[in-house]
Amino acid sequence: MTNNEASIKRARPKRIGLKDVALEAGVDVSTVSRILGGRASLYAEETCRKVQDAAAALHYRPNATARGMATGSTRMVGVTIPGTGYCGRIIEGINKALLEHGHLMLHAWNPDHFVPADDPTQKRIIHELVERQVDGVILRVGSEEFEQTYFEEIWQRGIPMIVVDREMALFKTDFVGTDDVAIGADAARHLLGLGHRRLLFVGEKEIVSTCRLREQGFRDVVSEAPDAACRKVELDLETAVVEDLAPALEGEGHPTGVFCYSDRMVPIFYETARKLGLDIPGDISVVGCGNLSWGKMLAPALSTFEQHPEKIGRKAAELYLERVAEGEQARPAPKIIRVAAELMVRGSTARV
Amino acid sequence: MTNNEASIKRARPKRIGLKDVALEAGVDVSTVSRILGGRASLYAEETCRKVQDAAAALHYRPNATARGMATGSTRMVGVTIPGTGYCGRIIEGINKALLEHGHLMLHAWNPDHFVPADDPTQKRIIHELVERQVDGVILRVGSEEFEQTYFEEIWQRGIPMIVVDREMALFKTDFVGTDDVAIGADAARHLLGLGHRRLLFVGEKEIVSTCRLREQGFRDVVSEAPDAACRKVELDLETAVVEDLAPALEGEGHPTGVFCYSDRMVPIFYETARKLGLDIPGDISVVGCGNLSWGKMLAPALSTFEQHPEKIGRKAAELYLERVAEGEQARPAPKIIRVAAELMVRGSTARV
DNA sequence: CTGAAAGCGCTTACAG
DNA sequence: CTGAAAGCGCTTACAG
Repeated sequence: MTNNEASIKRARPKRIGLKDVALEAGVDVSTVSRILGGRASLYAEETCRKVQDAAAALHYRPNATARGMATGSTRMVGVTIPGTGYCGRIIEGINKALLEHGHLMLHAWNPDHFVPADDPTQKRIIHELVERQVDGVILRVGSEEFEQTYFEEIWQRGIPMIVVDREMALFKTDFVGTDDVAIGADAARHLLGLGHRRLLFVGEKEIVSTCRLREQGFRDVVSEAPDAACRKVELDLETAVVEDLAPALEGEGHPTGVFCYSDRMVPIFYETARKLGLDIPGDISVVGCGNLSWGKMLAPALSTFEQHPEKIGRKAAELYLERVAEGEQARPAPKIIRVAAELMVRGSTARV
Repeated sequence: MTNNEASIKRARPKRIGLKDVALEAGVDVSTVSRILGGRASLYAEETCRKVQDAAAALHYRPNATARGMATGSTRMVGVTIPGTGYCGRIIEGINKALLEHGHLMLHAWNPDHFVPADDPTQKRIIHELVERQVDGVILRVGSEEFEQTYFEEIWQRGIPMIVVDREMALFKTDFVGTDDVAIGADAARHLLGLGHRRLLFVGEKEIVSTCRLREQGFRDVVSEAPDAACRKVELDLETAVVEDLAPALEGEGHPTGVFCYSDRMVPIFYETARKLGLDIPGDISVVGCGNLSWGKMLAPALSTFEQHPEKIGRKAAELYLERVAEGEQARPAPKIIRVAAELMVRGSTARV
């Protein structure tokens, strides 16, 4: 089974091309191209057989680069999304959906956080993607705060752009994400339903749409409960320490129901609660968002929202494929797709 | 700042090519190609200026697809590695190193676990990568148990292959990973140093090199301590339940020092210990490997090895670049690079 | 049912 | 110091 011959001859052999197959089969390259390219029905059965046999015998693989030049489509999508954790699962979804349609991801990380508008690395990434003639780009912005002008090059050239997870203010693009307002609303309903009336929203200093919209949904619902009130604290995750959060949790009349807009705020929350001697969920309930892998290993396990990131990735890929299929015509109005999230109730939330 | 014009005219404009720049500058395309391609020193200063001005005015971006056809190098590496967690950090390292050299990842997931030798999806992925003329492939195998024959296509064509993280038995390729034997040995030394003599190695049923080599390093060191003994249990992570591990931890003379070859075995270990009423680290110490993100949030925080996956990815990318630079000559002997891991001592290990 | 030819957008000997 | 031409490996009107 182990191929020892192969491990000896190592010089790279000349690649087999359409020409070689044509020669072997005794036909023209255009004939081979059409038969192997799905137009076999045009040809005599025997010609098809000869060509297929020759291609198989020579282990022919088409050169997608050359095909891309000829057809104008590389069947590659540029993906600028950080690859770990939650985003990694989005990418997994993209990858699977694309593969079923013969497309591949040209994957260039971009940071999870704020990047200056003219960051040279980001510009480089965009240049690289454009130069490689990607059919479209699926991207995620680090922050809403500063406009991501380095994406302008893509937009100007009319290359389809699908934004995922966080909204982008600069261009009116297609978007696939989670239903953030609904998440905020559901978090509020869950806490109110458990009897909590003194609520706290834990947001992030960095301005991202997910935080803004979840707060909006949360407040909308809280404001409908006449006896409930919502406070708010914003953390800078890069630097956050217990002292940043403690004032919001201390003293008489401290909040008993907390919504951390992202699971990423939860570890510092647990730590602060412990330091203050607050029992979760005895003294204070907390619900997060994202269903990150470690949430169920916390003590108590975290109540949080599963956002189905693979599904988000899959939808983004499908939208990209749709845009590519539309071709060069004037682009239609942007589509906004929001995938519903689900609250996973675990041990961190309880009756007041 | 917001470009409203751009959001109105959406039809895709014709791409600007070398020809357009040449026309604009009043020179031949070959002149433009050479000046923009780094051979500017050949030309008169004024010609260079004219060409550069024209390129800038037209926002010219070279077509990497066409360049790839002409030069035989696409400056793309195929990456078949799952993208989440630990592997995601490898990919991050690859990505950063490549970007500095103008290469990009064509990223196709492959599963973390065992895949049958002739899995059609895997074969498809390899075909796609080969067709797109990648300059090389960085890959990780799911399991050592069955030979990954779907990689044969790459090997046969002499495309550089860099294997990361887990060794591959089928081909003698370049490899970049962690120093697994040293990790096993260090884990044993740590536990022995804390006075533990009844040791347990927790491995995985699936046959991967990391597990095999860590066990080897662990046993080598344990066997040198005359009064120490090592037992072993193997779990199938897909199905593992408390009952699978409990027998190894129960009863008089149960092990007091445990090495879980991967952090992935740790949650089931904590759960089992809790069910059996064993205090960590009071009754039993445990050390993991991988420094996965949630380890420090466990109670107690997990002692584990940081493997520096970004560094592994970076080294793999550098090795790939080296192989590409060597060109089509007969390939030299494979290189094996092992990045040292570091034990992070936290709360899960203590004196016996 | 099949072939000859042009073209995709570059690079690179070769010539001058 | 610069240009004209061939070639990379395909696809696709066009012709027969």
